[in-house]
Amino acid sequence: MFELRATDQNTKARLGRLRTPHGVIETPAFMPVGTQGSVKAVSPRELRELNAPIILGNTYHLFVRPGVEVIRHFGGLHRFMNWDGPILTDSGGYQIFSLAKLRKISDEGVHFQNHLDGTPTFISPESAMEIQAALGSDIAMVLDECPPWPCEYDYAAKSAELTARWATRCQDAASASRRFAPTDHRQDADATQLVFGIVQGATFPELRRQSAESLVALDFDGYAIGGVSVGEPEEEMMRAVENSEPFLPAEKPRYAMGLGTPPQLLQLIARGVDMFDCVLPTRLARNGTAFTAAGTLNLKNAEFARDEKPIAESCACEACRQFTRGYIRHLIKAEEILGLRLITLHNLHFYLDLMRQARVAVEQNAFATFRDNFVRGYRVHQRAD
RNA sequence: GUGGCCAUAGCUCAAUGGUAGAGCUCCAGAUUGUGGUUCUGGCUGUUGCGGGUUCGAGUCCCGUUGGCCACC
Repeated sequence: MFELRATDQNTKARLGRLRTPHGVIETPAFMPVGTQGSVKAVSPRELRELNAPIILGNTYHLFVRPGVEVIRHFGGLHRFMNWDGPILTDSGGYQIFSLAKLRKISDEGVHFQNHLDGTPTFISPESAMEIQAALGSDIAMVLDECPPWPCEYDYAAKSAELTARWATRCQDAASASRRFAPTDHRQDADATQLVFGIVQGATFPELRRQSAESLVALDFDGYAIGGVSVGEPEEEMMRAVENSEPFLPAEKPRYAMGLGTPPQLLQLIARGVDMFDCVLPTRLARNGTAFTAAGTLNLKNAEFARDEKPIAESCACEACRQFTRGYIRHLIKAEEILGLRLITLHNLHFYLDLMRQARVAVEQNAFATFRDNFVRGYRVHQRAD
């Protein structure tokens, strides 16, 4: 299922190929986030043109709306949203963090008061896997508890133990429910839904290690590093990854959940991570921020009002080929939908192209240089040039 | 022509005679397994104009200009 094709000489960067029912994913890979069955502002055709290798969906959000039965009616999430590439579904574990005020955790699972109308909504390790099987995603995530930062040791330890118990139940439930998966337009009839475990343990090295080892014993198809991007400083985040990765098997893909900024992605690839998802390119786009190799541009800033240049001079995306910074700034200020669409297309192009360059660099055994050059040229807040 | 009401930040409006404020706009910042949500800062005033009363006037008095309404 996962083929490790090369490892960089000077870093832990890896080149890989992950086989799923709806296609092969070249890693390192970035996965655009499409929580509610849509990568916000972008059509599946555009995602294909951007060469998005795989997108995300969310179990909790799709469960509360439109509901599993509706998606089952349409023959699974791929047919429902007309996307025939791979989909990874997050289990709802992150909503334990992001919707902390609306949920209660027990050993059985999580009780949410759903964020739309307050209806009691229960998700257990078993139901999370059943829902993901019904959605027909290519990669299903186990249900995990994502604790906040900062987090006391005692709580982090209990939480990681709960996540470990849930992982066992998810593994059992997955093998039972996989046969219910929709067949739809999958390209690879022999491939079945993959299931990834999630390493937790907050910022504590021994908990990270225990968590990783207990998951590896269950032999998942891949391993995610979770509990990051929950408010911790960047150094803590890097340490959490460094404290998890050594205990994961080299022949399985590693996925850092919810990350990150462009420099962070390269630093994480150098630490042996293969897959990423992050809302930054799409969310910041809707607030007027564009990514470039030189750093981010806040296109709402007045300095861009008469700027005739494209967002990025050498960029091949639709926005940069056709429109000026000044025009896109106007669209964002005027709250025209085209503006956030164009920046979203640009930002996704930027992230996906960065991964393509990273793969080339690993292949050429020059990843460290590539990373260093990029990080040096990248400034958090780029002014107009 | 007579009477009444009104005039405060770019806009819409607050402010017992006691340090002139809010919302929006504008200018910035935050956002990491998604709320186009939200949050956090910042700039802006001869209180239409001229007098007067008062320790002190956006507020009270007189005049004046402009707008709106009613009635000849």
